[in-house]
Amino acid sequence: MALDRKRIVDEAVALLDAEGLESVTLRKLATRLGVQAPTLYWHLPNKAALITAIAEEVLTPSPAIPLTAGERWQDWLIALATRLRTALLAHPDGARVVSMAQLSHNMAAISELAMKTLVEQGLSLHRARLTVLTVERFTIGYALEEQAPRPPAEDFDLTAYTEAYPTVIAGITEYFAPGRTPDDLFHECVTLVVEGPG
Amino acid sequence: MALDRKRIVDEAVALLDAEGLESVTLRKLATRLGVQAPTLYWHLPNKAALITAIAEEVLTPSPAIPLTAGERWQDWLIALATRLRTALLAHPDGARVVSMAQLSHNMAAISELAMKTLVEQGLSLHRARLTVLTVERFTIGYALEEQAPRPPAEDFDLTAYTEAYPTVIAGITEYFAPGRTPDDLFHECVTLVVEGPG
DNA sequence: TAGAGTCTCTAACACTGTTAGAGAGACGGG
DNA sequence: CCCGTCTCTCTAACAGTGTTAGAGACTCTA
Repeated sequence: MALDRKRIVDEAVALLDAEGLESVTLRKLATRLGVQAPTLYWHLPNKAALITAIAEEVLTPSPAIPLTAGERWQDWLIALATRLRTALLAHPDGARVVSMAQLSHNMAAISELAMKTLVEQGLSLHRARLTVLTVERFTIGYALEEQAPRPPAEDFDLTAYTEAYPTVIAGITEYFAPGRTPDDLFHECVTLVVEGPG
Repeated sequence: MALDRKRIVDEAVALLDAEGLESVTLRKLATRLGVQAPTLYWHLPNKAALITAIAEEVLTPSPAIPLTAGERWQDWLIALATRLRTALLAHPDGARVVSMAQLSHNMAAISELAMKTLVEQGLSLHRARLTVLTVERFTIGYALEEQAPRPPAEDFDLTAYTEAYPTVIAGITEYFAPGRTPDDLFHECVTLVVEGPG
């Protein structure tokens, strides 16, 4: 099969999914493509471009669904942020990849759609920018921390932690005790951002 | 001078400030300390521990100032987030360092103080957790993007960008036109998170 | 048939984090 | 005093990284 940019990026995403970002190396990627590492430089200027291309791929399945008639822009924006988070969490280190990308067009397209939609719904340009910027950066920061490597469970001293940060621990246990999920937590947080405290 | 953990971390921060995160390498750090690279392994288990230690250093100047009598918790929380952002921006790649840190005690201490303060001000544990989590992740995501490497200005086609994402560009120019600063933008965004839309 | 692309190769460079293991130097006990 | 142990630093090396130079095939065109 011919080696072109699309096939390289697809295989890079597959490698990311299989082994995580730190295993996305030019040599491993080349091996998967049945090729030698320097060959990739004919198709890509450098590794940063590859990362950006992967980021675009990560963001594409998050479809830019427009506002439907009668829908509140708040609900629409929350759904958009939820789809964005889902896309980021769909790949290992997905949030880190997107945050490393330099100038993602898909991300810009999301911003454009969101701001345009909010302005059409009557928000001032100023307010639309604040809202979209806040929601986007919050969502990426949120997913980034969700995907952060958890400390090895054995050297995590829960009792010491509970003693030092009792309110934090109490808050976590209180939240998840009734069977709530991480998805619920994100939904509540992003609602807080978009709607404000009720 | 004796080589101990504190001196290593201090020098690592100095190296970070001077040359950025990608130059914080064990060999460069060792050279600055007048020592060979493997020596560092007597004081640190691995590089991730060094990064975490740097993150703690980055976060220490962000002092945990308690709520003063009569102060609204909203204003106090906004000020806390502002100090956090300032601490992150005070070093190159500061936000990335903190987001890479595994289990930062200083960050946990900030969370504890914030949640405790909000609960003392009458918020439910549930609401305090949502609010603190949202503000923290937003602030880190925000600073992370602020410190992201800007694309080289020459291959950034503004006219094409304006055509593709007109509302985004309009929003940016509208915002900064009256002499507003990035600090103003953050303040407005974090206010939106904490206070909600007015 | 000659030449100009297009694409892939080998070989190498300058790095990286990390480990094994040797060796100085101080310290305390017999 | 000497000897072993502990503390700290060293050299040497490994396996891997992104990246470049430059040599070859192969295909298409004039």
